[in-house]
Amino acid sequence: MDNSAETGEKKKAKRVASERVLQRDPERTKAAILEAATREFAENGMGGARVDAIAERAGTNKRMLYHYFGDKEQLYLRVLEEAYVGIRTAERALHIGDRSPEEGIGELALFTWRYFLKHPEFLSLLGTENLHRARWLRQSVRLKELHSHLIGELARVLERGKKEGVFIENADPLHVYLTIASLGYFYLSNQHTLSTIFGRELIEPSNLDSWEQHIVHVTLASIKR
Amino acid sequence: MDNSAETGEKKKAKRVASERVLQRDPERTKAAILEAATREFAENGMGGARVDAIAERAGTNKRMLYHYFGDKEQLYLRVLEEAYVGIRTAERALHIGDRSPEEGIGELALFTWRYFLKHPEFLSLLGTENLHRARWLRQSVRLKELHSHLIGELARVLERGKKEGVFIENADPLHVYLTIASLGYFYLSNQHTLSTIFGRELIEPSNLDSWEQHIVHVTLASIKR
DNA sequence: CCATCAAGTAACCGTTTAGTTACTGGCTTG
DNA sequence: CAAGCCAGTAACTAAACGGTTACTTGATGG
Repeated sequence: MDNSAETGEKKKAKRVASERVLQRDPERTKAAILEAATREFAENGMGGARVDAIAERAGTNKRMLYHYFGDKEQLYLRVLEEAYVGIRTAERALHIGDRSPEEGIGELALFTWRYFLKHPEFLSLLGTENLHRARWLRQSVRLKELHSHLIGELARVLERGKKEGVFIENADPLHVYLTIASLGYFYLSNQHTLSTIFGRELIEPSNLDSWEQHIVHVTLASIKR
Repeated sequence: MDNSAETGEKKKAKRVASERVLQRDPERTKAAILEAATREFAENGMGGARVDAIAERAGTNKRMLYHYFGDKEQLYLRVLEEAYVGIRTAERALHIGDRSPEEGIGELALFTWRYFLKHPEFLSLLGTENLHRARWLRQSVRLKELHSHLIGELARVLERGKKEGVFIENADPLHVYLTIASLGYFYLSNQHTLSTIFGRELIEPSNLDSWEQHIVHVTLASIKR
């Protein structure tokens, strides 16, 4: 492989790309398929999603989808992986260890809730993946180390809180994260059945604010000394 | 093949009027279809469930399914309705108002967790129904009044707790129920992705016990004065 | 400027799907 | 015990599905 020639190619391609919209652009097509697939899988689940629908939403056709992603299952896994990378990347940027332990935990709770609220497709994808007992996620090699960071940083914040005497001694990082995620996930992912059976629109702004406060309150109440 | 012996058996079965197993039994067939459908919809979702699979699981064939339930969607709604009736009926039998407010709430939390644990198909059905924005549940006329009882009794217990000075003044019955349900639902319905990404088997008995305690603790901590 | 190769298209294929038709045979009632 | 109704069967259909084949078109290095 000729490196200098390749970089030359790339430079030219980039320059051309910035000057006008290429009629043929692999990266753009790939991204369009991935985005369309995310929506289709989120709205209909793995079983209900239609390959034709994804191609149409992406403004391309099935052949490209199979060309870039192999088949429906591999495309689905890519969508799922990207979704996890999305939330974990944003989460890292929080640096919850930079503040007081209480503020750090409160910050994580707020972030998680608001991320779930802004990314309903992430919740749907989790739902459909769990329906299938994490059949595809299990095959993913990319995602194991992505999550150790979260629990690690959370554990450090809790330790500091214990030393400062503000948190109870048996506060568990996994339990704290599960508590935060539970309260956000259930409220949003089950909003439709809940609103129906209880006759109250859970998605209404005042109810959302009220639940946001509740999550922070409950999370801290569960670990405060 | 011994024909006379076979017909003899059949006639005998006919004559034992009250205890005989009918070869043709609408109620038994209906029940078998409903149970098979519950499993199939829970395992594969509304989009992934196969009508042929339901018929085979029920030990009958498609024609009967369409005969008794109309079509796939109506069968699915029946399954969903029965699932709700199941949990709400068991819930009523608790009579959480008969004990002290604290015990009543703790009892409800324990019951909900253990019911979810024993009925994973209920959680799956909720998941698939919410994926479709409660499209079918909304059409159900049977279920509205089934739930007012729960919130009503919960509100009464909370009021008593407030008067006795053990609960905070702004404890909200809906929030309390959502808290309990959230912590149970998320842990169980998302156990597969969670176990995968965190590398810990959430379904292990010791972890289940630990989370059960956590739910009761968190619920009470969130409303205790 | 043109040969080449990847990007892109559309029509097609075998299979699976929800739903139907035409039929058989067991149960009840008069 | 005959008659008819209804539970139950199996083979079928049209449409939809995931995936493929045969082909065209446009960008680009030599």
